[in-house]
Amino acid sequence: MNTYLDIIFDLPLEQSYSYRCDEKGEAVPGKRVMVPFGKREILGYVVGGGEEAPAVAPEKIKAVRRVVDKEPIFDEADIALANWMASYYLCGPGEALAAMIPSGRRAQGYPSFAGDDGIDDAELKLSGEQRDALEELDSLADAAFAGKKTALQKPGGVGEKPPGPNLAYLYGITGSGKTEVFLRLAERILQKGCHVIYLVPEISLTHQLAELMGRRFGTAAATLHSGMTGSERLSEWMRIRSGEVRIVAGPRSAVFAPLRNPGLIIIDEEHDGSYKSGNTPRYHARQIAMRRSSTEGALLLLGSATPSAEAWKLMQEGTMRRFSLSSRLSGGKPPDIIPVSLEKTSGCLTAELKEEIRRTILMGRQVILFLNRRGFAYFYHCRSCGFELTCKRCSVSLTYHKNKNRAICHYCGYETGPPLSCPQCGSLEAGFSGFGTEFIEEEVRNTFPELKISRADADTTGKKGSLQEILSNFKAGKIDLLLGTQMVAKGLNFPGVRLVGVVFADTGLHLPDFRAAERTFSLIVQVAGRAGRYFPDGKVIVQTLRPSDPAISRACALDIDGFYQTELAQRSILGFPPYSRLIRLIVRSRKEEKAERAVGRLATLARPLLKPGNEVLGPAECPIGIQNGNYRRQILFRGSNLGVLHRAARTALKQYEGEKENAVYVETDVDPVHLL
DNA sequence: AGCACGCCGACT
DNA sequence: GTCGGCGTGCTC
Repeated sequence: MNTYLDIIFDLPLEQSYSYRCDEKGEAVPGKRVMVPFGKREILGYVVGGGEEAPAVAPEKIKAVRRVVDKEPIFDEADIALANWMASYYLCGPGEALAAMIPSGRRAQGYPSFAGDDGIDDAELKLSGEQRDALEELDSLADAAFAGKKTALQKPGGVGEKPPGPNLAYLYGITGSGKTEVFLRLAERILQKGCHVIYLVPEISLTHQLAELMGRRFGTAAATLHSGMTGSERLSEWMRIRSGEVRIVAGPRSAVFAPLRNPGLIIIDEEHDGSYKSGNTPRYHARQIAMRRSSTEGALLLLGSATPSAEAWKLMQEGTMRRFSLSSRLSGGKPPDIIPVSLEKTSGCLTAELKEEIRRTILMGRQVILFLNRRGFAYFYHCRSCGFELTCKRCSVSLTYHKNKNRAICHYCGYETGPPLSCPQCGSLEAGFSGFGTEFIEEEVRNTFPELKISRADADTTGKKGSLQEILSNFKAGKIDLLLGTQMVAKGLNFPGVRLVGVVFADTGLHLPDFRAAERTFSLIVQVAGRAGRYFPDGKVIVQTLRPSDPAISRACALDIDGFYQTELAQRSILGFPPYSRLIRLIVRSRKEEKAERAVGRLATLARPLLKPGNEVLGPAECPIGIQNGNYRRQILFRGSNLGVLHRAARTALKQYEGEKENAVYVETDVDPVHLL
């Protein structure tokens, strides 16, 4: 049909390219094609076509080599979403499209839990709270559908639309039955003839959810995850597009599921960082879901026991309706969570923790010791008064750089020499310190030589299957004490466990990241919630240098409201999200001077583009200053209006491009989640 | 992002 | 004298 085709590529290019198609009708928008591009042949996406000759020299136009797809795999709505993503995340439209559709990006083998943990099976009857939430959510969904006709013709620009009545939050502790409410609501939405997307953070959880949904919804349910091969994904994708599938479960990429008529998008464990993509385009599934739900007239339902600060603020403002599940279905109460000060302990095990470990082993039960992060960051700490060195402007810990012997702020670039004595109390017992995983393992083994101890972290579970092996050995009681990172938190349903120890709760607090407190808080609450769910007589010991830090003390007291109140106040004062928006530009180069010059140039170009109220922070060294031989520098655009920041970043990047600095790469991260 | 074309150091 | 380094420019 079309003589000429517009084709885009999974490359950082803004334009589309024109091609001829000789087999008529074969290549149509929505299909993938192989085309010659420069000296090679690459995959392209047909996004348009027509009879009119494009405005390029005719002799340049080449012919499509091969049409890959029998049927189109994306439609106009997908292209529109890709274009929106390209402008929101400052990437090429082809890169955005590639992230949305199957086999665009390489499948990455994730470790997965064998498991039956995490998601409960159906509870037969709902609690009063569950029933109330369900009924009200149901009518909210109806209200959201009303937007369907009007929303579809709105072209929609970049930036934030005021969130409509289509946002809701199911806020409830672990074990309070969120999953059941999600599934019941999904069922009702399906009965209304609409479709459902159900996002979970981990692939392992996808499998369990898939099984559960298969039982309830049969073949109307599908999963999409990156563990699947290209062709598996494609065939599920086509089943969804055809309308055969009406409910889809998966991790962040499933937010792009090509359901015809979404009426409900669920994001479980909404606070989880894995909803933010780590590579270009660095999209956030929550942001995409907001876009899709308002554009396509669906209800967006988030859920967690520890909402993100962004979500909490929206709830506080009333923009997002909150439904609380406050009681546990099992009736059990949360375990005792005991903060213990590490202040007077020379190693990493307090007397209290050692005592509880002994007691637990004597009872014939098991222990999990939890390290919330692999590796460590050096931070300045006074053993006498607890003083810590932070940046006065940014309030993040200064990171010590051994080679320069300087303490540096990775947000604004401020640096200072390390104080010889504590600036607060003058004590000489102050300096930089940090724990490593290996160090802790060694101390545990030395203290308890008679125990069978295993470690599960990214290092020891590199090969697939080894984590499963460790976990099943633990479950079988062949291991007394399991030492692990984040990954063991997700699989905490070991009936034999009595004690969970958070070895050093502060680790996260010292990361140079304004979300450090939020993550630390969330981690402790999640660990405690899970522990209490499976071991009613359980104990959680939280070791910390700062028992009075709000993130720690409020988490241990399960004072959720109190925490968010202080945290949001803090964010507001310092002007960080959710009270501002951020765009981060990361500049990397083999040559330090080049990286340095380039960020400097970008900052200079950008500053005059911003009026007061919006600003450029930095340049500063990235928290990971050198990564495989590349020197990394960053600047942050900060302001209340993302549109303004977008424009500034775009023009600065364009102007900079014109100056043609060489061997310098700039990465863009809109709404950064990890500032590492 | 590739891949080629284009100018400056240690090898048969 | 060449092989090869990667700096930079283009791809319908």
